[in-house]
Amino acid sequence: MKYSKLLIPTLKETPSEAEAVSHILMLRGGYVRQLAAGLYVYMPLFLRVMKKINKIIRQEMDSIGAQEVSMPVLHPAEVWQKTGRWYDIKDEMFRLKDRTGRDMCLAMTHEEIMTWLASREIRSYRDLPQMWYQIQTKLRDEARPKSGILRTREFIMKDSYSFDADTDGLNKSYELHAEAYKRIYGRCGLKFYVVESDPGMMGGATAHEYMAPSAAGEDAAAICPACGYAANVELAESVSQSVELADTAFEDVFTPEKRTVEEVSAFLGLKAYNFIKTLVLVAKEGSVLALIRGDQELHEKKTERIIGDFRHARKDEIEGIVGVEAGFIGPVGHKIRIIADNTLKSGTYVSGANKKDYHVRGLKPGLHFAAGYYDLHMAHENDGCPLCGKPLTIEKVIEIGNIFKLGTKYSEALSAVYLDKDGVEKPIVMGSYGIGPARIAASAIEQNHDENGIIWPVSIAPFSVVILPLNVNDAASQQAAEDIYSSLAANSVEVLLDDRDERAGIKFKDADLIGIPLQVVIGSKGLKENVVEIKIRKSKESLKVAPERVLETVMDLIKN
RNA sequence: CGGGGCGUAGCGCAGUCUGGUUAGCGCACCUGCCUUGGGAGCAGGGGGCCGGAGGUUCGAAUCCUCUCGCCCCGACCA
Repeated sequence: MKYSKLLIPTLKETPSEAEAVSHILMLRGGYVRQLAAGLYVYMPLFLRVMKKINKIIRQEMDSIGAQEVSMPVLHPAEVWQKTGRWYDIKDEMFRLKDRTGRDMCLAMTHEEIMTWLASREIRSYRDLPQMWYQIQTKLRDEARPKSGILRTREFIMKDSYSFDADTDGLNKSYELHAEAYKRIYGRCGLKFYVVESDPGMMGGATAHEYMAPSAAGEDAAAICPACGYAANVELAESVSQSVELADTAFEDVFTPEKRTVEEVSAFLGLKAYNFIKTLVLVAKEGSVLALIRGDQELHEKKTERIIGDFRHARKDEIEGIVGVEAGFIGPVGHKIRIIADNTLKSGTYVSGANKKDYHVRGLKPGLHFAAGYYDLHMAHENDGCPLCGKPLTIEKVIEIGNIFKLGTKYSEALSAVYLDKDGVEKPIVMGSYGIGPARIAASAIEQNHDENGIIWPVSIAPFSVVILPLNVNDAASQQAAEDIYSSLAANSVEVLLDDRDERAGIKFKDADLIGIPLQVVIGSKGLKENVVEIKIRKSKESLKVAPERVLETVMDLIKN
């Protein structure tokens, strides 16, 4: 393609609304433009990237036997009502009525519709297993679109669904996806982790997420470099760092107007980890006390798994529940349920004395109070790995894909059943699997850029090579550029010719910014000595070769 | 949905506190000359309902009220 014919509106300055590196570079490189919050126009260059990513995805999905379909993005409400998600999901679903007043919604995902199809077309165990996928638009009325293309209200997703006769079948389909996903991200040039994840509203049992480490990520993963343990911090377990706990006598101490862990620890000359924080929670079952070591935070998701939906007690409720105001609550002598973090099973601590202006020290779990012990704390950097005990690292990550074992939640709700060998009707066992192609692109930029711009992995670059004839007025340069262009194009190399009447500096800056992996630089002086340069964007290496050797050199370089 | 910030030319910004000629700067854009290996130089030029509505005032980008939009933090996130 000729640069002069393409819409590549690069920007010298950074638009003020962008913060994430990938967002800035996509805007500056002319890859995307914003229509409204969470709505983006994909410009020609970006579409080329997306097509390459989608091609890789299709190849890998096809290779595990998945079949591509295409589903509507406008859905009748009934299907969603049958699974209950019409009611469970709130503002995040775009809803509308058609002209007859019938309730409709826009597709947030396609479990319902895929299962609807299965319910109509699958009758027998002989029809199973099946895997169906699509690369289709999803719409979600996000509370907070952000980070450019990373969280948008309309986006494309590769979503696939597996239909099996039993759990063994599901496990096989799940495994096929897990492996295909690794190949996809690997081919896209990404660094990524596979982490255990929380199935959340998908309502399944087992789930994994594929995470690309990046400062722009909204999620965090706990990673053990030693043994490979990897989990979303939403559920990551960890062994708290062990600390010095002084064994003192069990006694009240006067702590006037000292309420927070910070205040009391400063007052008593102790560390935060010497304390037990006592939190009052209000759950469906009633009030619950949650105990957590002073240097840690209560992990709300973990807590929810134990006591169900809950909220923190309001200030004005606390005294009614535990008989003392916030700041002086301790675990001793309450009748309500007490849950405590595993870390607190042993040791000697300070906590509230359940009377105003007093704390108690020398407090020993088991001796002075009883509690149910669970993993309740947020995993921290350098906590011990739950598997091997070595220190964990916490990394910010972008979720680029996920896989869920759904089970029969959707098939039962929508009567997607089959007859087994014995003629018994059974619900189909399902899995669902998603990939965000635009997030792959954004992650690739996050992981591959420098101060000058994007450095695309060759596999997903919009062009493999850009030819830069530096002097448009020099006929020899022009001719050489054209010749090289033709020879590359004839060999199916995706090549961009910067034929614009621009100064050398502008061409270099734009080529670097848009991130084409290889630059063929043609200068009139070099050409007189029968030399052009092949510059490698990533390493900044420059190879001087004769024009007639450009083709083979380039072919060689893009293979690696 | 809670908290914070910002809307002035295509982009980046100043001016707003303390109201007062014709609203300004850099980049981009157009014309000409010049230049051609890292976003050149000179000269000339076009482009603004100062987010919108209402109000205060002799007079509003500037003060007041309402409203819309965008960004950031949090909640939320199949």
